[in-house]
Amino acid sequence: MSKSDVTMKDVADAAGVSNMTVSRALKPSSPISEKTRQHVLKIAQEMNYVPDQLASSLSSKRSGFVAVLVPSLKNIHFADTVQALSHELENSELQILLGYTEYDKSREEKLIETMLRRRPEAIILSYDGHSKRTVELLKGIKIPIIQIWERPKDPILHTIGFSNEKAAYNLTSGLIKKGYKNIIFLSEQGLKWAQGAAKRRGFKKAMSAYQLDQNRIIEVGKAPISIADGYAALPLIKEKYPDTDCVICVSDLPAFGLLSALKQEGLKTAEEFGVAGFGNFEVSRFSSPSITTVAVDSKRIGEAAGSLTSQLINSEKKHNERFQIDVQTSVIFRESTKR
Amino acid sequence: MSKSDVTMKDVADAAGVSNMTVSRALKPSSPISEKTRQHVLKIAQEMNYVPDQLASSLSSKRSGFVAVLVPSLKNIHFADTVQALSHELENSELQILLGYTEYDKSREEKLIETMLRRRPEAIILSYDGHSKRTVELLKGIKIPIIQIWERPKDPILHTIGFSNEKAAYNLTSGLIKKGYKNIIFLSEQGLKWAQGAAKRRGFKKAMSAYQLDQNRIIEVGKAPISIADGYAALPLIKEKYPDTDCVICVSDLPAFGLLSALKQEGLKTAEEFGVAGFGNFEVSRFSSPSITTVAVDSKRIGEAAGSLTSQLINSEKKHNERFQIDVQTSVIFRESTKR
DNA sequence: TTGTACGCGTTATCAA
DNA sequence: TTGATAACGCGTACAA
Repeated sequence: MSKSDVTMKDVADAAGVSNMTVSRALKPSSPISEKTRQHVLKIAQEMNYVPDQLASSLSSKRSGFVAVLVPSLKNIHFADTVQALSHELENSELQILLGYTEYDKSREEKLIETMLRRRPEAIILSYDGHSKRTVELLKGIKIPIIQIWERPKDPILHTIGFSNEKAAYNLTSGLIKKGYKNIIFLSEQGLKWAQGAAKRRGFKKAMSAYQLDQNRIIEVGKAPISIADGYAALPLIKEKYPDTDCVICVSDLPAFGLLSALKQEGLKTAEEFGVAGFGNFEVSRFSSPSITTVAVDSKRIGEAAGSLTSQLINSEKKHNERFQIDVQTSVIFRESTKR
Repeated sequence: MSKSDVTMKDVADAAGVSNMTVSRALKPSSPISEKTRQHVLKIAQEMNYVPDQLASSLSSKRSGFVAVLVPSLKNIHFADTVQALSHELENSELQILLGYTEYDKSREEKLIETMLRRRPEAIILSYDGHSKRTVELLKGIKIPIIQIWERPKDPILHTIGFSNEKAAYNLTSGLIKKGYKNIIFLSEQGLKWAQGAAKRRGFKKAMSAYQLDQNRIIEVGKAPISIADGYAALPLIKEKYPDTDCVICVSDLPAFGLLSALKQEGLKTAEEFGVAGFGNFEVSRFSSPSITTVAVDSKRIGEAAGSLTSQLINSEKKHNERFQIDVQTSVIFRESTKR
C-alpha cells in the first residue's frame, strides 16, 4: 500500500507501552506524562512510523476532509480562492478534496456523490446553478454547506460571495453615465452558466433603466470564453451592431482579445469605442489601454469560507444559524473607457 | 459525520441478504446473479446509501488517492497539468490529493508527510529541487513516484517533463542568431527555484557559447514573478545595463509587464529592444507586440503522468522499470523580437 | 452464487 | 496516567 508497514502496534511494542499510549503521545492535548510521550515519540520517529489516517478517520468519525468544488482551476480567481481556502483550513488540520465541475451540472452531481464517500466534514461549492438532484442530495446532508462566489437567491445553507447581477448593473450604469449609449454585452453562448447569466441580467436591467436597448447581446464560444473568443468577436459585432460605441465583456480575457483585434484594425478606442471587462485580471492593469473592469476579491472569498468552515466544524459557531456573507465588488474605470 | 448513517449492514438487512452480497452488488465485476444485484442496488438507492470509502480503503488496502504536489495553482500551466491529470485518473477511479508547495521546500516536506498518512497509491510532484529529507522520505517509499515538469538529473524514480536549461539555451541562441548581442536575463531573486535556475543556466551556456557576456542577469521579486515585476524591472535594466538590446524573461508574465513599461516610455521595441518570455501564456499571442516565447505542453505532461500512474497502479507496467518521458518544447518567435 | 468469520489500524470508553 | 476491549464499516478468504 504505502511506505513502511509500521503500525501503531509495532511502535507500542517497541516502546513497551500499549496501543492507546502511543495514540495519546501523538495527540497534542491528551492525558499522558511528558516523559512517556517523549519516549514514545522518539521510538516512533526512529521506526519511521506514519500514522494511518484512514484508520484514524474510521474510528474517530472525523475524515479531516473538506470537499471543494469549483468550475475550473484555469481561472486565476478560483485558483486564488482555493489557495486561500486551503491556507485557512491548514490551521484546523483540514485537507481539501478538490473537484472541477467544468461548468457541467451533471459532472458536478457525480463529483459530489464521489466525494461524499470520503465523508467530508463540510462542502464548499461555487454556485453556478445546480441540478435538481444535486440540491436534493445536499439538502439531505448534515454537514455544513457553503455556496461561494455568486450568492444564490435560494441558498442551501450558508453563502459567501456577491451578486454578479448587481456588479454588472453598476458597471453598465457607470458606462452609461459616461455617455456611452449603443452598448453591447459580449458573453458565452447560452444561459447555462449562472454567473454569466446573472451578469447579463444586470446589464439588461441597467440598460432598460436608462431607456436604452437591452437586447444588444452577442454570444461567442462556450464558457469560460477567453482571449481568442474576444478577438473573434469583432467581425460579429461590426456586422450585427455597426453603431456600437461600447462593449461590456463577461470577463477581462475576451475584453483583452477584443482590444487586440481593434488595434489590428486600427480603430480608435476609448472615446469612440469603449471596452470593459469583468474580474480585474492582472493583465487588465497593464494592457494598453488598461481595461475598465469589476474587481472581485477572490482571495477574500476563500479566506472567509475557510474561516467559517473551521469555526463550524470546531463548533465555535452554532450549527442552526445560516450565514450569509457579502463580499464587496468595485468598478474600476480605466483607459479603455476613458471619455 | 456525514449524510445518512445508513451502512452496508442496513442495506443488507433491508434486502434480506448478507453484507458481502451488498458489497458485491456494488462492485461491477463480481460473482453475483444479476437478479440479486438489481434487487440490492434498488434498495441501496431507496435508502440513500453512500458507501464509506474510508472503511473500504482500510479493508482493501487501497486508498484510491494519488498525491499531487505543484508549486502553485496560480500558474495556469500547473492548473492545466493538474486538470489533465485529474481527468486521466478519473478513469481508474483515482482521486487527487492536491498540495501547493508555494515554492517552499520545507513546506513541501511537511505536505508530503501529511499526505502520506492518507496512504496515496502514487506521488506525483513537480520537480523544483527537494530538501534532503524529502528525498530520503520518498526513496523509502514503495509506491510509484513521478517527478514532473523539470526532469532532474538524478531522478527518484520516474520522470515526465523537459529540460528548462535546454529550452532556455534554444531560445537564447535563437535570439543571438537574430543579431541580438547585449542580452540580459530577467528572473526572480535567488536560485532556490530550480526551474528558474535551470533557465538561467541555459541562458549562460548559450551566451558563452557565442562569446557573449553571460553575467548579464537582473533579479526582481520572489518566484513566481509576474507582470508587475516585469514592469518594475525597466528602470533597473536601464541603470545597470543601458546598452541592452534584448531581455529574456523567466516567464511571459514579466515579459508582458516589461513591454508595457517600454510602451509607456515610448521606446521602440523589437528591432532596437527585443523581449522574450517563457511558457507561451495566452496573453503572449494577443499582446501587441506578440511575445516570443517557449511553448511547453503542460496538458500533455498531466496526461502522460496520469496515464503512467494508472498503468503502474493497475500493474499494467512493471514496477521495477524506471520511466523517463521527455515532453518536447518549442521556441516561438513573434513580433517582440522581430528583426 | 452466497454466506461466515475475521482483520484492516486506529480511537472511544471504561476500568484500574 | 495507563491499559484492555470493543467498535468504526467494509473487504478478503474461505467454506458452503
